[in-house]
Amino acid sequence: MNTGFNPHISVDIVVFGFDDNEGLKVLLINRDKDEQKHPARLKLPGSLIIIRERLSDSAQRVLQELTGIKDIYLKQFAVFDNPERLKDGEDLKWLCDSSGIMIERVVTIAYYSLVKLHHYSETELSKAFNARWYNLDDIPDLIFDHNEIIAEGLSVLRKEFLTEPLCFKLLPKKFTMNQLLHISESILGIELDNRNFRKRINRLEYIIPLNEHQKGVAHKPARYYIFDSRKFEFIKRGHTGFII
Amino acid sequence: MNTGFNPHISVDIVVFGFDDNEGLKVLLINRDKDEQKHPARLKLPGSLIIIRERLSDSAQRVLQELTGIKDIYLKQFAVFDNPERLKDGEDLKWLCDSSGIMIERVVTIAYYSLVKLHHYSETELSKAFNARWYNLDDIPDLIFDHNEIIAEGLSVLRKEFLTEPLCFKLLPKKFTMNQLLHISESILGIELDNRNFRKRINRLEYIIPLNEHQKGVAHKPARYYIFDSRKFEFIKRGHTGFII
DNA sequence: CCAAAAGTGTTTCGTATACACCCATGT
DNA sequence: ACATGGGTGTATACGAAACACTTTTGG
Repeated sequence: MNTGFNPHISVDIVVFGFDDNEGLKVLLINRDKDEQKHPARLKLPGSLIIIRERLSDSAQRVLQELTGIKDIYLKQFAVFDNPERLKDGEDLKWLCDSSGIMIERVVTIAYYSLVKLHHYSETELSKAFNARWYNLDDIPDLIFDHNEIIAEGLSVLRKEFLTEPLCFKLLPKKFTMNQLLHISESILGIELDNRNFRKRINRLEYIIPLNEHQKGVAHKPARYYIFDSRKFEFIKRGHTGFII
Repeated sequence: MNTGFNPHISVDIVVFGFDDNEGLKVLLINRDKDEQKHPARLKLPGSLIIIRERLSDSAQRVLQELTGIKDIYLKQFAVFDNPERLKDGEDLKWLCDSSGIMIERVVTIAYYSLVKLHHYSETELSKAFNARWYNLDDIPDLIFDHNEIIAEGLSVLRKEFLTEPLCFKLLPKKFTMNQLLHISESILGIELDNRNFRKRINRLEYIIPLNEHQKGVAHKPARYYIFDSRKFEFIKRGHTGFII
């Protein structure tokens, strides 16, 4: 039976979102769409690729199908190829059933993706797609090697965060200095000095202060900033090391 | 016909070597082992993987078979998945013939590898395996997308070189300060200040000066240094940015 | 007036950069 | 003696780190 799937290659996507209060989150979906099985089997969004489909197209397709998210930043960061990685008997059976093909060994190409969390409300995702955001330090046991994929994705994100302007993909267009600070702390997993951080950011010509402030907050309203990607691209040539 | 190959997945390896006088080199092999066809069709070492073989094992196997090189540093750095990447009619035919299977679309997992060039003499490689070292800026047209793979590999090497102690895999165990300088210049593609470079390196506790010098050279004999990987591993925790 | 988060300046230290000449050896 | 690459020191400037209080708003 030809289902159009390539039986050897899949993509899995670690979708990161950032919540001001709770830090980094990852989007997980329930393997069993309709049922309230216990324990729930959670997994990363992912799928076998379609024959002759580009991997990045496959990843976009999967995200659209499983979460409604479309047209977002994707970065291929690792390949998981352990021949025993689909060892889990029941989960493997589920995969064969749901894909309609006999699976022997699947090499998966892993992507991470960065989305503006506030664009994707919990209830919407949950209702339509059985998907939910999980705090990074609160991730349950997932099927196959998906916990390992998240760990590696986070590790790569931490590295690339130092040299690429990634945080602006997680923040609203207009963001405050403290949001930028918190996201940096949250990704790097360390505390940063408020004053020194602001000084460093203020030196960056591609992070532009607006004459616009928060409204209706019960404290001094924070100034908004925007990221100028053109200026960034122009300036970063001949640059190594920290970007943020 | 079952040849044991997975018809959808291959590995290709960009083997980098460093020559004191000529800089970075890449190992290419002649597609047609026995013939003296013109024009010669050159390619990266690579192969379809064997069913249930780990990718890194596959890469090691390929290097052993095609170049005699074994047990070396390998880093997976990208995936090439364009469905049209095997477009070249004649090369595709050759691939089908040589692998003994019908090939439709192959996703290749690309590795780079760093070897001590002086361990693999030109004549040995050339005689036994039809393989040769090519200067980076003197690479001919290769089959499929192999030029693109090299370009991407070099780009990733440049980035990772800044944060990982990679150059010691290209240098002899005992190396001189100028060798380290030249390799850095050669990988980064820029000139570095001799005095400032030495000062920086001398601050690194894991690069250890020996009381041993060059012999029989027609100039002031250079001191030898070694890299202490234990010290490096111990020290680098909690460190970002430049390593070399 | 209180709570809550935003925002601000100075000093110290280490590292990056720029730059030009003497040294040790083989032939 | 000369050719060849090896090796050295100082001054300046910039960014990293440490550190505590005032400001603005809503309730």
